[in-house]
Amino acid sequence: MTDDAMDLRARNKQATREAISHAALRLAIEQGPHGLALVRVHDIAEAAGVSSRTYNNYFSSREEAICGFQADQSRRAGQALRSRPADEPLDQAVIAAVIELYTDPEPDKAGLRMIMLTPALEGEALKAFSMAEGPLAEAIAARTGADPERDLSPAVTAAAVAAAIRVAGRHWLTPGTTDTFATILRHALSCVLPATPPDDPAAR
Amino acid sequence: MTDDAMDLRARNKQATREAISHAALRLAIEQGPHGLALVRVHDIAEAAGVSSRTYNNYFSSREEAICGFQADQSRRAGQALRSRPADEPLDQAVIAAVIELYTDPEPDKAGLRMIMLTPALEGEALKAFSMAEGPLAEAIAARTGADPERDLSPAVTAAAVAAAIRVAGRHWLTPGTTDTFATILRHALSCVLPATPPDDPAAR
DNA sequence: CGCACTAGGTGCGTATCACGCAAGTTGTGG
DNA sequence: CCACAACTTGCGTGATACGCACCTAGTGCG
Repeated sequence: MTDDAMDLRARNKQATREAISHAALRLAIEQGPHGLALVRVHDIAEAAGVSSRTYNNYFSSREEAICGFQADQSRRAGQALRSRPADEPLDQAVIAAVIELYTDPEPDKAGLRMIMLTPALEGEALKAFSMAEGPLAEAIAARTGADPERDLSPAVTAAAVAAAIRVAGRHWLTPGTTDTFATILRHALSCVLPATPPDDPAAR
Repeated sequence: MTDDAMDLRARNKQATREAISHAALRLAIEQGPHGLALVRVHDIAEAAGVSSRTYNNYFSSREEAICGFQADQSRRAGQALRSRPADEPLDQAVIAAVIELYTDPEPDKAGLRMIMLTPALEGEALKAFSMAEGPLAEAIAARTGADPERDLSPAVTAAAVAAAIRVAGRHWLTPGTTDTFATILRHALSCVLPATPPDDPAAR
């Protein structure tokens, strides 16, 4: 579904992007959060099997490359919500969609830890998670029938959901946490989602 | 309150920081979102009356300098909430605090527009707004009596509030918007705060 | 089946940039 | 008035991002 329906070119492009991003994250993990500066662009490109110049065609900074995977995943949030049954209440649909998206393969803790807990990556990490907001907002609006141009609630809810996912991730990485990521996600999301009142008077 | 209680050094330091940040934002606005690359570090330093090297002692990138003001303001969010009367319901207190913080001086639209709508600044802008999360979460926890280590809700709520502010800002900048920023903020925040209808029996 | 077209990859050159280092300058405390 | 600590600054350096021009591979058409 993701790599079908694309011509060879687009497929290769996506593959290269993932190769670079994957290599960047792997090298970053190897060096640890402190030696991030030691990960040279040249190394990333080499590990990914492309030239340094090509690397720069895909990402305009080390940080962006390292967080590329998260960004790609966030972009799928809208689609995940749309694939939920239409008669499901918004909050349940969002929770189910998010949990499916973020636990289908349980996230790589080392990678997440690197992305979320490295100060130098903070900006890009936030950017990566916030990439879910646009698509999510559209999907939410489509579901509630609200007009995104006039009603703030879809955008705000989407942003809140993205924020909740982020906080949940941070909590999941906290040493001593035993709960499943899914459990934590459910908790976090329930803090920001209107607790299923049959119909939401979002109009005004 | 903010510049008293600091010794001369700290005061000068803050002043320098603001001078640099202010100069950076001003120059960025002058060049517009497209010519951001034309704003050289040297220019910023010169406009702020410091050396390029000193500039780098305060900010490690042009982007960070430009968003410095927003970041500083975000840091005050926790304090703003704490200064609300203790018997005020959480949602009202948060709304009042945020509105006061973000409308005491009505934000400079040009500056906000530069910060929020320039792609190259996206990461730093998110970082700037997210700086409210930590202090806000603590203030919320202090108010609800929740233990931030065990309960996600303070952190999630804080993050959601920050996100709502961000979305509200974006909406306020949308051409054709006539509402006050305060009004928009109120709307956005009410989407993510547990609505406190006239009386709410339990705090959970 | 081969060709023109276009998107993507690569090498090179360059303008910046971030930061370590060490010396000079200005507050602070005794 | 002095010794200490914090802050500023100029210099030198390794690394980076990106424009430009050329080359390669995938695509669509006759």
